[in-house]
Amino acid sequence: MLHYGLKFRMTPQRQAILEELRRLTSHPTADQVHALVRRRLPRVSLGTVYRNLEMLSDCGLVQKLEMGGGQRRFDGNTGDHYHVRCVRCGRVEDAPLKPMPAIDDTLRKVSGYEVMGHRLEFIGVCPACRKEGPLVQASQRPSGDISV
Amino acid sequence: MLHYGLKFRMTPQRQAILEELRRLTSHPTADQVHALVRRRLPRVSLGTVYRNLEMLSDCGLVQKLEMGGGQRRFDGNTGDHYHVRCVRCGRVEDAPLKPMPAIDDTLRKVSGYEVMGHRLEFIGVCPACRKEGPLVQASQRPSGDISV
DNA sequence: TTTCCTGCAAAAGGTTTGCATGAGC
DNA sequence: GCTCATGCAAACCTTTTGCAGGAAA
Repeated sequence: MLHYGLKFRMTPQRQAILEELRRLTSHPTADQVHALVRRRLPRVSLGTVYRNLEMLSDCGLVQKLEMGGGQRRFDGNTGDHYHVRCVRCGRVEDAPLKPMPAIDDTLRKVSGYEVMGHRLEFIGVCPACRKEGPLVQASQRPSGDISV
Repeated sequence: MLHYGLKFRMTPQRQAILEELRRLTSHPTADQVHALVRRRLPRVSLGTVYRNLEMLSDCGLVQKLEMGGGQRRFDGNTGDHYHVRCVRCGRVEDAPLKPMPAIDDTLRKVSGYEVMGHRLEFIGVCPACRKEGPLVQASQRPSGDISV
């Protein structure tokens, strides 16, 4: 986590990254953001995307999600909310549940930790994948396409 | 996730990895496990440690933790429980809270997902780090030593 | 003309894999 | 002998970084 100054320029690249992220309710990985932004600015590099995602999340304009399942994801919704991940297709959506700030206090009391927050991630099978059959067990491959 | 057959041999390496993991209440990373096992079996390779951790977690003998903060961690306690991570020293401990299986049902009802479970991770500052001063903000570096 | 950003390419860090060898049924 | 497991090294994937050039204030 670098220390970003208070001044920065809203470059076209940065703008495009932010807009794409806000337009989506999905939670794209850095390379998905890269692919999306390239549709508008074909010469953007992956490095720039990473730098800007980092910077925007340091500024609190987007949220960085460290979830299970490998790659980091990014969320244009900076409000407090939880996520569900489909183990079959890899999709990550917002979980329609109210946040529970009170459990932070509970933990604080019993642990001696100064609790700053928590992260809650559900795993399951999304409605679309449920239709495709109840048990596929092996070889469920997260789709790598850009249908974000 | 590979498909491991029903038969496997309890080799000295595998045994040692499992024992170290069960001995600890901390949640070591793969290279920490490697270092620990090497004290008993100096020639064990990192590759073997990774292969065995993967295999043991597929068999349900240990738990693989995909948490924020970079590296994957491993837990010899396969029971259902939550974790707290100290943002200052990087330590990961069990959170002394009762699991809440009921929220899976809640989400199932409102989302259409088949919910298999959830993962809850708290972030905060551990008692030891709290003593060291309230706000260090920048340059808090997770200690990389083997004091697991 | 200084500062902030970019594209490109290389490096870094963690994890996985191929391969020849070795141990256990 | 067949299978499973190992050590080693190379490959892999995601993310970070160095650097020279470019745009904005």
